[in-house]
Formats: sequence, structure tokens, C-alpha cells
Amino acid sequence: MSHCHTLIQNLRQNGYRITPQREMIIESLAHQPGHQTAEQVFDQVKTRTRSVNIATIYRTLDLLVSQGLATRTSLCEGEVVYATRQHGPHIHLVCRQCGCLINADSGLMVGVSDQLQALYGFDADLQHISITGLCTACQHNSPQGG
Amino acid sequence: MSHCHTLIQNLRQNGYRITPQREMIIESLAHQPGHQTAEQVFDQVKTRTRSVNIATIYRTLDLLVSQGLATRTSLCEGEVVYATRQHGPHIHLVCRQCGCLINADSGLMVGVSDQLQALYGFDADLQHISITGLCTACQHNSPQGG
DNA sequence: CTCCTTGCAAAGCCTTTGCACGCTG
DNA sequence: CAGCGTGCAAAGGCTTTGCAAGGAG
Repeated sequence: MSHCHTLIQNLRQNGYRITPQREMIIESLAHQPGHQTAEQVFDQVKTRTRSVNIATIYRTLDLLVSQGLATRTSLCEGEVVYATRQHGPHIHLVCRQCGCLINADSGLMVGVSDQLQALYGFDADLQHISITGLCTACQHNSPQGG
Repeated sequence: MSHCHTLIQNLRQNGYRITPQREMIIESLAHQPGHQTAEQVFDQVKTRTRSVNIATIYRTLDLLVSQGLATRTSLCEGEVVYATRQHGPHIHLVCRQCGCLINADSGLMVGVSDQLQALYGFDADLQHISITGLCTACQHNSPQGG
């Protein structure tokens, strides 16, 4: 069964009302494998009903984030994406050419994180890292670089 | 002598005209130690003349970026900053609480970069990494988190 | 002289907000 | 029943664009 029930329970326990809109938004977000923009969630929800407004999408996503049930990440190109917390921390690899998004293991960053703490006293949030670069396909498509 | 002359030469050689506006914008960007938003560059330039429009700031910054003379980075909070390339690659540490910006040595990322290439075939651009977290001061100010 | 670059202002994009009605609990 | 949540539409912030005049080369 799906993770979205946990999210819904969580909201309910915190005194928030569960409306059909919120259910659909949560399901759309939770059932997708990766990250989605508000617009993408909107499109998903629209396939099931026309009676949801984009403002409600934003409000619900913000609610989930404020409750710690979802994350909001600003990718390097300025695109803002949301995801439920089920995925756990990971690094976003964003291709600067084709825009594709790869989720990498954030364990790779643990060493760096420790060093940032030691050298700069900075407590890095491994949940929110995104790195720009070129994916495999685009490296081969542009041997000279852009 | 300043780095901005190199930038200006470079533009000229590529057939772009050097206007007083472009000179001032380049100087403002090059003489600042770190990164600046378009608005900050605008403010800088305004201290020297009133006859520059914000649209010109955006157009010139975009020109510099398209010519590879400057970088455009979207920090984790969605703020877009520009910098000339003289600073070399570095990591942006953005405090999610006070918003302060620390430049860290991107050498820390070399190992991670290699692993991303090996594991995901991803060629990370070390020039554009930004990491959210808490700076030293804010770690002590918010022992319980927000 | 040619035409690139600029200022102005309006438009554009994405996101947020005010309001009254409807629905959840 | 109480009041939170919604749709609608307008506003908001930041950035881009169309146009005619002006300046660089």
C-alpha cells in the first residue's frame, strides 16, 4: 500500500483537514518516482479531475514541506521541485544540456560534509544538494562543450 | 590592474561594442570579491551614474555568461547570483537561516566528482555547486532547529 | 554611415494572496 | 455547527522583450 496514507495520517494527526484535493495532490506526489514541479503535480491531478486550482497545489505542497513530509529543492537551473520524504536524502544531478535529473547516493557527500564542518563550521544539509553538469549522453553529444 | 580589462578585450574581440554601460557593469561585477545579484550590480552601477537601466544589467550579465566570462548560479534559496570567472571554482555554502554565503574550496569535491563520473557517468561542473545548511552562528542560535 | 545597444514600459512567468463560499470533522 | 480549505482572479517580484532613438566602430 502506498506511502501516501502515511502522509495523510500525519496531516490528520496534526489537525489538518483531508480534502479530496489534498488527497489527490499527495497521491500524485507520492506515486511518482522522483521530483516534480508544482506544474507537473498540477498536470497529474488534472488527469483525474478538473476541479483543482494551481493555487491549491502550491498551498498543499507548501503545507507538506512545512510539516516535514516533503522536500522542496531549487535545482541549479532555478527550477523548484518537490518530493516526498520516502526517497531519503540524495544528490540531484542536473544535466545542464538536456535537463535530465539523476538521483545519486548522498553517502558520497558524507566525507565532504565532515570537511565543511571542520574547515568552515558549516553544517551541510545533505537533503538539498544539487549539482550541475553533463549526463553521459550529453558528454558524448557535445565533445567541445557549449 | 584589473581583470575587467581582460573581459572588455574579450568582448571587443568577439565583435561586441563596448559602451559606458557595459564597462561599468563589468567593473562592478569584477571589482566585488564575491557573487552579486543583478540588483546588487544595478545598485553598484547606480552609485556612478543614473543612466543605466535594469534591463541593460540583465542583458549585459547574460552576455557575459553566454561568452563564458561570468557564471550564473542559482543558490538554494532561488536567488540567482553572478560572478566573473577570476575567482575560480568554489563551492557556495548558503546558510538557510541567515542567508549568508561562504565560499569553500572546490578541491573538497574532486573525490565526489570522480565518483559521480564512475558511478553515474555524470560530469559534475565544480564551478556551480551550492550547498544549503547552517553556518556556525546559526547552529548555535538554533539548538533545536527552526 | 551602419546597425548594435540602450531606455522605457509593458508583458511574461511563476508564485502568492484576499475574499466569500463550501466542505470537513 | 465552526472555521479551515478552496476557487477565482488579481497582485506581486523578478526577468525578458518590442520599439525607436542614440552611440560605437
